[in-house]
Amino acid sequence: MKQSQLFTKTRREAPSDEVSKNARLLIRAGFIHKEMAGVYTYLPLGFRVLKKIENIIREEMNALGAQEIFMTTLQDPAIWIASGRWDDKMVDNWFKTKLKNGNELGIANTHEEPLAKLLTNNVNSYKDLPLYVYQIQNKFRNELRAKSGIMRGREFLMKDLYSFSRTEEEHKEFYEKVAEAYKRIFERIGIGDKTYRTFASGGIFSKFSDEFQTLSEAGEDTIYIDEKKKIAINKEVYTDSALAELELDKNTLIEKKTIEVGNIFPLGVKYSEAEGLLYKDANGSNKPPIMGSYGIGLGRLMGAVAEVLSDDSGLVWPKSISPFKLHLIGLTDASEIYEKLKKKGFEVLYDDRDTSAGEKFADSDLIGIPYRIVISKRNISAGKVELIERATNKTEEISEDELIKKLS
RNA sequence: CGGGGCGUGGUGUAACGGCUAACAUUCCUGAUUUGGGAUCAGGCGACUCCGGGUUCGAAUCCCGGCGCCCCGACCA
Repeated sequence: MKQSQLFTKTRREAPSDEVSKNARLLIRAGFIHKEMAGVYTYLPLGFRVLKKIENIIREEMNALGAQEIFMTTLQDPAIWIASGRWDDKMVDNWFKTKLKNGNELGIANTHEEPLAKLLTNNVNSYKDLPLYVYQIQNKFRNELRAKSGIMRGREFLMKDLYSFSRTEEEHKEFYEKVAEAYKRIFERIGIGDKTYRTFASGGIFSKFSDEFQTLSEAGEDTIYIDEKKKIAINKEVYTDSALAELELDKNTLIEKKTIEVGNIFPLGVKYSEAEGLLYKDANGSNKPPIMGSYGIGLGRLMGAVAEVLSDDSGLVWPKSISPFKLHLIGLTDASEIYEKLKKKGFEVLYDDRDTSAGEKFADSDLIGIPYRIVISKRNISAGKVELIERATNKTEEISEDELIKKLS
């Protein structure tokens, strides 16, 4: 795409009403726009990143054999009353609204209940299980305090996967497969080396749940890492007995601040029972499936990447989720090579604007596309193009053919 | 929800209770320039968050809202 046609512009200065690095950079670079506290619009560049994250997650979910659906935002209170979670004393971050006739409605903050209820239409036999269903959909949570830019909002896009299994073993096996898939997701998104599977509080269904925590000073969590085992334990469950159970040695653990980028946990049969989701086992008796729940906040993940991988001059996107693969900087007319690269299938942002070189470089640093190609009279006459890697600043002058070969 | 801070052109800032609310940037015109946010000239753009009050006079002081940020609490 031609940058002259991109309707967003970069800003020289960060807005005064944002402190967090992710929001300051993403707003300056024109990726997001704040509508109100904890509520952000994704602009063309930001939306492209979000979609790439979404697709990576979707691929990994599909590889697990999960099926994608898209559930509603408006929810029937009856379904929630059945599980006891309609009451504001039980779930205090509900957004609720009313129909014209005065009847109350819920605005989705999660989907365990509606999905369990939905599946009563589809699951009858043990032969229908195990079943894995996920969606990528907006969640609304009436947080007392939104904070940290796009990392803790009141409206946010979330991937939520739910598993329905027949036995504890079957559940556990899938649970571990999801943990592996999550590892792959964070690796593909470029923060794998900074992300730890972390034991956290398990609630009523099991002793522990598992969080995926990414190292960052901007994080809200504190974890204790065992570097050798590549696992960690959250401060909220950091007790001597928990350490003993997990076979972690207090003396080798390192304390770090982290961002929770994913969470998986067992639900037991609480919601299947509450919603009357039952299947006939081989003996013909009714049983509730054992459920598990697996979430990733996409906006938070994007914010975490912005926090963790940016530098002083701007964002630094990993190749896998960058809004474009190449940033073509035309210090002279570069439309010929732009067309050529496009034809080869590259995603190119072509800075064709009539502005100074300095401004183009500064904007390019800020936007953070992994590869920059500079086209100027100087290198055109030498038959070369200049290729610069955003993350390392490594620069080389190569021919067009070499460039295409290198990047393919 | 408790505590703290802050609300001034699109953005970032300034202005003693007193002149037509200033500067920078963005944007528009034109000239000049083209390898790190260039230069010059001209121009557009503000009910100073809202509502009351004090005062001859309020962006400035007082009261009440609302909004935003931070700390804490909360976060199956």
